[in-house]
Amino acid sequence: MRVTELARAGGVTAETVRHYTREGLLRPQRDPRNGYQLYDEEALGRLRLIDCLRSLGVGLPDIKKILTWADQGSPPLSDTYAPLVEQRPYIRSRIHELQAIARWLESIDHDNASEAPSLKQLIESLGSAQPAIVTDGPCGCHQ
Amino acid sequence: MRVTELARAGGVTAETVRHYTREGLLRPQRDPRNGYQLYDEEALGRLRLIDCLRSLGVGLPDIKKILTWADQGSPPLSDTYAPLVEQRPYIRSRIHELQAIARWLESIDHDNASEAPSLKQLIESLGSAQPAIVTDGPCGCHQ
DNA sequence: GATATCCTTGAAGCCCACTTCAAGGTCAAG
DNA sequence: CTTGACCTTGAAGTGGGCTTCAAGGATATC
Repeated sequence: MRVTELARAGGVTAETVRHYTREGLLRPQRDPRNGYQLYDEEALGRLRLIDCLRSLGVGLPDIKKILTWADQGSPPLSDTYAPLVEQRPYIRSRIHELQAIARWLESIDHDNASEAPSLKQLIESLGSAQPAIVTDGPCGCHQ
Repeated sequence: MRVTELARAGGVTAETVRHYTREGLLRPQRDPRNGYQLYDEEALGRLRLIDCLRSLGVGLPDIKKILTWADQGSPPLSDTYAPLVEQRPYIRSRIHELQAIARWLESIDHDNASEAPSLKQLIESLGSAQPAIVTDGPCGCHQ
């Protein structure tokens, strides 16, 4: 695949793919005839991983470290992946919250709109849900 | 709750809560004795919704519109919530991706590290998963 | 062979979500 | 009655993740 194809498959812009490539997060092969960058399916997996980790507030430099370890086949020791492991308590609750949002969103155009649950109810459920265990301070995401 | 309490409960910094308040996304009551901002449990729900939508790439101005409609009790018409509805196809796949990451993360410190699945396998699964239906271009998230 | 659409690069620019600053007020504990 | 930890405000600053620019090459279609 070339940049634009990968970008479409991954749901980002071609410029974003180029940016990640410049920063060394993606390492495409080259078409020897014209110097174009060629991405395989693994690159799509990397791109999706980058997008997910970004959404959890992990910065590009940390993501780069993680991908580099993946390339080197480093053993998955939990302290090796510190920036990821720190996010762990939040991921499960983020998943639950997104599920609540997804359910709500689906209800508002499948159903007859007037009997769908209100946004207020969604907000209420997000406020009273089992929170991630927060003891000391902000989570460090969205630095 | 005051700013710091809400911030802790919501997993963000107090400054972030103040920022959302200044921008009108949160509308706390006031302690008449000292002018301190007082947040109720609904504010926590709003804060979590803001954080989730931000993670989906929705900008603060769009989030503000959505919250304003929620306050006015507007009916949940799908075109009213355009910036949210646009994200809908991506939310389900984002959830699946986060679940894959969560499973992988949990395996690397519950199990004996050496027999845990490698990051390469996680990346592979992210690359070959059923993609969100992408027909025309980038998703518009992370503007 | 022109036109349009893709691709390359490094450097420069931009956006916007926060953060920090500055100058103060509140309040509980010691 | 001072220390320290909280709170207020608007304005100004920062950081990082893209975007755009500029100048040019490749490829396919008319």
